[in-house]
Amino acid sequence: MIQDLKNSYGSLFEDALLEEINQFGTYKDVPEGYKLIEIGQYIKSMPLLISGAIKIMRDDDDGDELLLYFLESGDTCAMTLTCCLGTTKSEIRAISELPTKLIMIPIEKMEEWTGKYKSWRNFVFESYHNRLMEMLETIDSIAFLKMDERLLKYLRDKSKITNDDTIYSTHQEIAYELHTSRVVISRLLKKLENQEKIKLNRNNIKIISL
Amino acid sequence: MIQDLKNSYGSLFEDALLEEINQFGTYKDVPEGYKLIEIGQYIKSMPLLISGAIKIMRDDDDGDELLLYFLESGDTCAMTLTCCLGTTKSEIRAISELPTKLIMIPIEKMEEWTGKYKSWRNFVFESYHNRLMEMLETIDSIAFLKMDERLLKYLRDKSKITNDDTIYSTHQEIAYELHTSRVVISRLLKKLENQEKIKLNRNNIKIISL
DNA sequence: GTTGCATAGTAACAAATGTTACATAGCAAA
DNA sequence: TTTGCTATGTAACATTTGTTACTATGCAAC
Repeated sequence: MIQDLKNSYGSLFEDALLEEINQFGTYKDVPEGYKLIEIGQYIKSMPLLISGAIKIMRDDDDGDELLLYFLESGDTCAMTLTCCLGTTKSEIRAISELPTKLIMIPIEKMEEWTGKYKSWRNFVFESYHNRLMEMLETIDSIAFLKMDERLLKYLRDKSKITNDDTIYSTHQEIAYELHTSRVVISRLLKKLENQEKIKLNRNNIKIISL
Repeated sequence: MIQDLKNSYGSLFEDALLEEINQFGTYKDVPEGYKLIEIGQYIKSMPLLISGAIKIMRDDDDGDELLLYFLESGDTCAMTLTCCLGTTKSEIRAISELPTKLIMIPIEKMEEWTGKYKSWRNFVFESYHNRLMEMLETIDSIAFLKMDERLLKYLRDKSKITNDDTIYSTHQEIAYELHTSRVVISRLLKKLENQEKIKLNRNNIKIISL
């Protein structure tokens, strides 16, 4: 564990802090598609991503859902940070998008380190910053882009996150993440295929050039 | 100044910090409609709201715009906090919605106090938290609500912020904030008037019951 | 192979939103 | 009062997105 930790966070944190993380954190290794946090669930610890990727989804009461953003190595969940104050119930759902390694930090430590380590404080601030910027980007997409542009952006982002030019998703899954219907996605994907930007297969989409 | 400061932040900050804020902050009193921050502008100080309200807008390159949220007394601008790291260019536009009093804090101090005062640290964390939650609410609105529901929510929020059941905006202004067209807003407002929920006048909208 | 199920394709239509164009109304300055 | 400008009302139409319903296809279990 200490080696993984050093690789991902060694340049960010001082040795004493790395030591504490190693001591108090819990190493976790989850497969793809593992549900890490559910909406309304209470949060007891915050995740530090070592490798893999996590998909953060927003759901509302009527079963509507929407992809907010992805977390990658070196990220942490700002929504979790946020839960250390006030309400501790999660507003989001977190699902691993890839096999993922992470370290869970008890929230008391998060509080303690904030006073103790400047590098930790900066890390937390920077995480908030990054998450706010991702939220802004999400807002830009849903407010300013048409569905075909959002789909294109989705395919690009997904390919980048998984580091694979084939995207293993069904049209229905994409529809859920973009909060639209399967028929709409099929329609737009077919248009992209006709433009020879992608190649459609059962259960996957091969990107030719986006 | 010190009295205003105590009224708004006295319960939040210890005396020593209040003292420093008083010493290093610059008191600012702006009229309604004053542009505090423009997109792309560099940020040199962060605002602490004493009274009034500030509208935070997102713009994109094509002249599209969208209301993100309002700041009120006791709030600060997380987007500004965020600018103390990395890029210091503003991603948003801030305009006073009411006559507004605020204290501008030089960003070096913000950094310094973060290490020095636990109450300041908590304030900053809580601000980030609140802003993330507002962004989530904005995303919910644009992703899950139809335009008529968004308009209703807009009227309610605006009335609450200004503490006035008459909203002094033109249809065009509302259209900009909701990122749609004037005709669409006129249409929906007229529908609300027919339902006797509002009364339309030139340059203002009187809320009857929402 | 045949069956069954999940996935994808597509047409036809419905609803929501956006656009254009023009008419009307309110208000203030000349 | 007339003029001019801004704001609002409204029709007609275009586009985008969503829905329903049905077909076709791929794949695996039998």
